[in-house]
Amino acid sequence: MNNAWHKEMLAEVRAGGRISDQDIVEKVRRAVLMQRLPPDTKLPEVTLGEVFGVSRSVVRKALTRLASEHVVDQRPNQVARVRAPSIEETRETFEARRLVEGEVAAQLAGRLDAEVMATLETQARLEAEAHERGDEPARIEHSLTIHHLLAEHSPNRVLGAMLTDLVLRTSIVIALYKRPSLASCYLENDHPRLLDRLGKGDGEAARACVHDHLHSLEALLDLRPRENSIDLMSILGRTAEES
Amino acid sequence: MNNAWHKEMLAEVRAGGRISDQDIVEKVRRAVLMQRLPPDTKLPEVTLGEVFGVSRSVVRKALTRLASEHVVDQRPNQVARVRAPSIEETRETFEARRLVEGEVAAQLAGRLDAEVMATLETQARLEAEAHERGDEPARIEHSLTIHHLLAEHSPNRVLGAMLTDLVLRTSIVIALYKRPSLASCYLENDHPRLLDRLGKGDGEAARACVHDHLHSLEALLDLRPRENSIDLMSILGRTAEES
DNA sequence: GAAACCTTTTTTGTATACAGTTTCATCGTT
DNA sequence: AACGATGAAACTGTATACAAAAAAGGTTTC
Repeated sequence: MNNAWHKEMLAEVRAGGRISDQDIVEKVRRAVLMQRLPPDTKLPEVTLGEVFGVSRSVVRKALTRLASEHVVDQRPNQVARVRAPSIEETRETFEARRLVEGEVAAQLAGRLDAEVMATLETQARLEAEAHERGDEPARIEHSLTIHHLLAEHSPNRVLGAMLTDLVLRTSIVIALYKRPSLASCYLENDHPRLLDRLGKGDGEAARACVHDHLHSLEALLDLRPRENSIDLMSILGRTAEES
Repeated sequence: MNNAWHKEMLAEVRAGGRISDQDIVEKVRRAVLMQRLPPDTKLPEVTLGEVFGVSRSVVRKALTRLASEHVVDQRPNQVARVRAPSIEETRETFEARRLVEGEVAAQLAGRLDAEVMATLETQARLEAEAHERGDEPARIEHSLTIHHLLAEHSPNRVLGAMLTDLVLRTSIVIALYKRPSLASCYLENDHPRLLDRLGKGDGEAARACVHDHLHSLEALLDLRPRENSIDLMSILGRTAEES
């Protein structure tokens, strides 16, 4: 698994109280999102159980839920691993998110109350500041919060839930396929511009803005087909993952 | 639960061999779809275990998966029940499905190979025939097959999976909110027309066709707000949300 | 030196036991 | 007769034990 992460979790768990399967889901999801648990990391049930101080029953339930969230790959008789979506799936995920988030934004335009708009603008500002000072984890956090808030306030809760899922999945693949040369996947004015259009109530402009944003984001990734290195990597490369 | 269904399952299980959690998921999902297990039906773990001849561990896994498919409602310390989506959620589910299935149809137009098109047309014909002779279960079966095939052949597998989920959910709410006066929710020419446009390769026409179809379907339901029982239930019953 | 084979270890699959919670019916009080 | 308390039964939450499968390691053979 990942030893530094172990330690942190252990400390946190000892401090806190009882741990439920939902807590585990959230902590693992977050760790994947923050790139503390890279793709293909093994997640054995007993180890996770020790980390969180619970038995396999609880871990198992958490892993099943993480699998249905597409965060983890759970194959019969094999240890669960952090999922590593293919390049093709990455493209498809972005496309799906454009469709769904575009619609959500269009519906949301002009319907957000002042309080939420203020929170969104604060998060956009905090994101910019985090980027200024090079604090990438904080930047990701604020960026995610923005999209999460849009999903949460979607008038259509079904679409909202779908968007939450897609935001998570795109975040994972961004971490996976980010061009190594880029320090961050920050797009200077995209979020402020989107918020502006949401505030002005122009649904179609907001939709277009979301489309542009997601196309730009996708363009920051290196989605060229790997000749066969993917296969080599997953077959040869993953021996060093002790615990 | 449901005693007739019990008996059937028991017979089937004795005949077959070993049962996995995935088998249980499929059998329960199908039973819900076919209205053998009406909404709010309790699904106690031990009972299900006896029915399928497995222990609670397996049933539990199946139930959590069914919950993430939105088929079952699993609240802490309470017996799982077949989910009964609200009227509002029903509307939102239809809207989401229009968005997703419309896009899938648009992408699919002109790209379906002859074999799949033939299968689709066969299913449409079988649906019409089943309707002629008043065989509603068979009609539903064929109708579902059509939409399932579209989802399965979607070039975008992510959208395809989302569509599969939405088709399931709309089927459940159709069963729930169908006007009692209607024998069936059959729309004479919708499927053949859609297949025709898919074959002709006109994406936008196909999308429009899907939109019309789903609007018509939704219009066959009785989605007027119920005065008392449902709303009271869902409002008063919400004291124990999960964290 | 590499491939095939066998043994050992690790890890998951399933059943089961026990504890904690909810539900429901019964009984007593007003 | 309605209301609330009480206790039993039903059910879920969690831990654990054992069986089966997969992975790892080491040995032999070519």
